[in-house]
This record gives sequence, structure tokens and C-alpha cells, in this order.
Amino acid sequence: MNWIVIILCLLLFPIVVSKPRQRFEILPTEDIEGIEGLLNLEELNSYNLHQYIGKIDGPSSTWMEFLAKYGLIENSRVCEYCPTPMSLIKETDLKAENYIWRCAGCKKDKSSTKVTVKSGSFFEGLHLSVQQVLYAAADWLENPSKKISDVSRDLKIDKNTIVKLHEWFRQMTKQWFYREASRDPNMKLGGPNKVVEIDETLMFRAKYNRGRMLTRRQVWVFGMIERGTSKVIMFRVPKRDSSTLLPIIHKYVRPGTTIVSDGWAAYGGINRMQSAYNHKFVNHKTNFVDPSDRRVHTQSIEATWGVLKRKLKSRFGDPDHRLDGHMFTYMFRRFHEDTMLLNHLIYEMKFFRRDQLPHTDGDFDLDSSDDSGDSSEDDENDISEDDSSEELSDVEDMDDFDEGDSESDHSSDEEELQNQQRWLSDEDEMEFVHRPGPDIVNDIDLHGEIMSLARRAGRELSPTSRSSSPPARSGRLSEYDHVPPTRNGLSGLSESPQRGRGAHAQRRGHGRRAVRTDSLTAATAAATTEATRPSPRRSPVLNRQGRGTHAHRRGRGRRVVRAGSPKSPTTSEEPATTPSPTHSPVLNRQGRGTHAQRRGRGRRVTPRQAPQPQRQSQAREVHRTNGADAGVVTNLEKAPGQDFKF
DNA sequence: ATTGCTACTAAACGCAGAGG
DNA sequence: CCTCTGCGTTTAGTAGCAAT
Repeated sequence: MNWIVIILCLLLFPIVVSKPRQRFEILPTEDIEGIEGLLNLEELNSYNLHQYIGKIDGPSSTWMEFLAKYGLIENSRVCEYCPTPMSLIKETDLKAENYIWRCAGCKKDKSSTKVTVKSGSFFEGLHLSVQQVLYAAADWLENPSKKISDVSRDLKIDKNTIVKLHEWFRQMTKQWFYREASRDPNMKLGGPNKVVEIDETLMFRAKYNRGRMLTRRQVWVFGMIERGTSKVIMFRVPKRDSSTLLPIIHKYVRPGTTIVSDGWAAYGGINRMQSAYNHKFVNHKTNFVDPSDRRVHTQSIEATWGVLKRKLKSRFGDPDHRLDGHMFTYMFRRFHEDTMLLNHLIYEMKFFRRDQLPHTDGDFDLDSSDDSGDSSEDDENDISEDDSSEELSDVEDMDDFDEGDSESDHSSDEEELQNQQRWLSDEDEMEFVHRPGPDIVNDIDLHGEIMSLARRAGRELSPTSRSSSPPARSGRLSEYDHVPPTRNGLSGLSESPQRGRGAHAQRRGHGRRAVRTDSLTAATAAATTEATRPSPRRSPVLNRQGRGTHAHRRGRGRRVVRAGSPKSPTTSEEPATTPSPTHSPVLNRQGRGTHAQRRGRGRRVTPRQAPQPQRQSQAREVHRTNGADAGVVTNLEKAPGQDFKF
């Protein structure tokens, strides 16, 4: 009998006293759904987001599991130096906690390799929490006209950071478009028995060429809208001639579609295209709606211009600079019919690289092509001289932006002649005027945007098309090379080279420099940490480094504790209403000198120093501790009559 | 073997003011 | 009232070493 008891004890002993099982993955593999699972999820919004990632100040493990489940971060890692599965460690410091992957195999050479769970993801390096970013995304989608200052106030994020976030979100919609556009036929409009309206409009032009900003470059936008579904595709175009517009139509409108346009001569070749479109047009000089066929009008696309321009007008700053972002965001919303927007935006985060953003929003720098400036003037001349009802909508729209004084524009006689031919007459309805140009289908005169698409699709443009088109945005195309692959065959996180250990090691070039003994005093450390550290290891003597005892050092730096079982991070969290014990209002975390003081210094030994005086502004401290002091209940949560949001 | 912590850099972030 | 810019501050990330 005794033997049995002894054997049982021996068997149970390791289970009872062993440390928590080492975690090599965030979630069990069978729980991983991958990025496509996001689109099968219910529609995410700011009201249900907390079910997936926790509250905006909530525990980190919740967002981590969410991101791992849908493939936005890696669920497990293998050390890149020694192919050893890395273990997941919960790391805690005074202000926050984080999870890191740590390799035990590298220990013999140097220290163990470490990498954060966010490494390789959109969230890597962001000082904002994942929750802040996602709630900001939800807020951006749900309140597109909300003022930056209001967003900043609600989310407790600096307005400059909000601006940057919004910029990223807009870029994500652009990324969405190009990936979808490369997937045929998802991003095409129309089809048999469907009607697509096409039109072009001029952005940022002075009304009657008067007023300030006459030197501001003019931007033509060409748009296509599918009647009945509200799907819209629009692009900046360098000019609105057939060689520019028809390839776009060919690429984005399905064969057999009925295309309705105005009487612009560039559309004259539509009926001759291989895609076998049924082209109808309404002569805006006489009617906006064809009296013989009331379906022939371009009111839908005209209305779209109005919406887009009002949107641009409502924002301050340079509307040209923001045009692309707003255009793609507009398309993003309309393609998804304002549903599942947050799901799709988070989807894009998997592939989005902050460090590979286009340099500016003006990436379709069409003015860089040789003749774009001429064409703008040329086109403008058309409108001014025609003064037709067709142009009225454009001119009125332009009034949204500019007003003012007179300056005549000049065009050559040659251009005048061309302009006279540019409008289709009623007689042209049966036989369109076709200006000389390249073969619109086989010899596509692509502007830079289309070239970029083709490049991503791995297609070669014919030499003739390159030679016949204006130089396409030299030096700028590469800015789009980052657009991720299609949903099929994407590689995601692992390919990101950004800020890996190697890069870090390369830029470091330093070792352990100085043994700093500046720290909180023991009393301060105890006061700030005692309540939260139930079982400190205490040593009454200084260690070899000359630092304080372990207990004395408490309250500084990060703490690393082994993550428990998959459920343990969540269960071990303190209740959300417990005030955070992590803030020391006196010192910055590391008790170091200022940034400026640290800059440029080399290896040196710093004598023991008194604690640095607090340099943070009062407002900043209040801001940062607000959530904790309020028990993580934000102002928004407490707003009367408002459902929980953040 | 594993955990805990410091120290360090680069970059994110916040703040404030100017410009439009 | 948004955007941009410059500058100071804070933090993410992680190498490295001591302690357990």
C-alpha cells in the first residue's frame, strides 16, 4: 500500500509543482482561422469590438489572441538563428505588459533571441496599443466627417497621431483597391444588361480660370459607376483623351455592358472596342437626359462628383494632396455598400506596411509626364470656350474650391482646331468621330497607374505602348511595388524584412555600456510597487553590478514572467476596474537623462544619481493616467445615453 | 535552462506654433 | 480648424548579463 502511495506521489509531484507548461503558440492550432476568417465574422464595429479585442485599455492577451486567430500576427515562431520553437513570455513593466517570443536555443552563443508578438505586423513598433488603433479605425469608418480634434479627445490620442492613422487607413483602402483590381473580375463593373455611366471631372480648377491658386495644378478624375449597385471606380488621369480613357474602360468595364457617357469625343471609340460595349451618350449641349430614352443620362456619376467634391471641400488642407486617399476610401465604402468595412480594413492591416508608404499622396504625379501640363491647359480651354451646359456641372463644382479674378489662357491654333472636334454631335451618334490614336485595346497607351497595375500583375507592356505614351511618373512607380499579393498566394507576415533582429544588430554596434545606478530610491520603489509585487525576491546586499538589491530595483524596467497556459493571461489579469498601479508620477520609467543628454554619448560610467525631476507636463500625465485613474472607464463609457463604445 | 532586469537606440508620440 | 514642421519626450524592441 505504501508503495502505491509513493508511486502516486512520484507521478503527481511533477504535475503539482511543475511550472506552467511552456507555451509555443498563442492559440491552439485548431483555433486558427486565418485572415479569410475575418470576412466570415460578424460585422465588426466600435460597439462589438470589445468582444474580440477587449476595451481600449483592456488586457493585452485579448487582442493578441484575436490577431493570432486571424493571422495578423504569427501564432508561433521559430528562431531564425537556431531553428528552435520560441516560447511565449509575458513581459510586464510599470506601464504595460507585452508578450515576447524568446528562444532558448541561442542562449549558448549570446543571450536568448527575443522578438515581440507584434513583430512583422502592422502594429510593430507602434506606441499605440492595438486596441487604440482598431478603435480608431472603427471610429474613422463610422464617423467619416468627425473632426480630428473630437477623435483625438475621444480616443485620447494626439491629433497628429490621429492624422497619421487616418492617412494609413486611407492608404489601406488604396491597397485594397489594387489588390482587388488585380483579381479579375471582382473589380470590374457592368456586364450584359447592366449600365455603367462614365464621366470625367476637373478637380481644383478656378472657376472661369479666376481667383487665387491659378498656378495650382489641375487634376482630371475619370469615373465609372455601375447603375443599381453604386459601385464606383475612379482615377486621376493625366488627360481625357481616348488613348487615356479607353484603356481604363477596357480594363474595368465588363464586355457587353451598356455604357452611357456625355458627348465627349474621346468616347467615340467605345463602340469599336473589342469588348463589344453598347455605347449611348447624351449631348449635354441640349439635354441632360436623352428625351428619346430616359435611361440615357449620366446623373449618377455627376452626383458622385458632387459628393466627392463636397467631401474634399469639407476638409482643410490641400485637397489635392488628399484626393487619392478620399477617392479610394470612397470606392472602398461604396463597393462594400457600407457593410463589413472594419472587417475589410483589418484585413488590409495584415498586408499593410507603414514603412513602405508612398512618399506623398500625390503619387499619381501626372504632371511629371511631359505633356500633362499642356493637356491640362488644353482641356481647360475646352471648357471655358464651350461654356456649354455640359461644363456647367464642372464649373459649379469647381466653385467649391476657388473663386476669383481673371486670367486668360492661351492655346495654339492647332489646339483650337482639335477642340472644335472634341464634342460629339448628334449626327455622330451613328458614326462616332474617332481621333487618331493607338489601337485602344492592343496597344494600350497606359498612364502610370495602369502601368503600375500591369507591373504588379507581372505583365509586360509592349514596347510600342511604352513609346507611345508619355513618360510615366518616372521614379514614382516603385512606390507602389509594395502592394501586396492577391488573397491567393499571399505570404503575409513572414516576408516582412522590417526591423528584424538583424537590422537591429546592424545598427546597434554597441555592447553593454554603463552600469547605471540612478534609480528610484528604495522607498519610492517600494511605495510604487509593493502592492503589485506579492513575492519579491529580496537581497540585503548589493550585487556585483553595484546595483541596488533586487527589491530595490523593483519598479524599474520591464519584468518578464512566463506566460501560463493559453487561458492564464486572461484569467490572471486584474479586474478592469482596478486602478493601474504602474504609474510613477515622479520619474520616467528608466530614470535616465533626457533624450538630448543621451544623444551622442558613448560608453561611460554614470555615478549614482538622484532621481530626475519630473519633466512631463501636467496635462500629459493626466492624459496618460486617465484610464487607470478612472478604473479604465473612459469618459466615453460614462457618457450619458451612450452605449459602450470604446 | 530559464527568468528577470538593465541599458541602449531608433522611432513613435506629443506639444506647440505657423500657415492656409 | 486641418495640416505641416520642429523639437522634446516616451516607448518598443532587444542585446546582454545576473540571478534563480
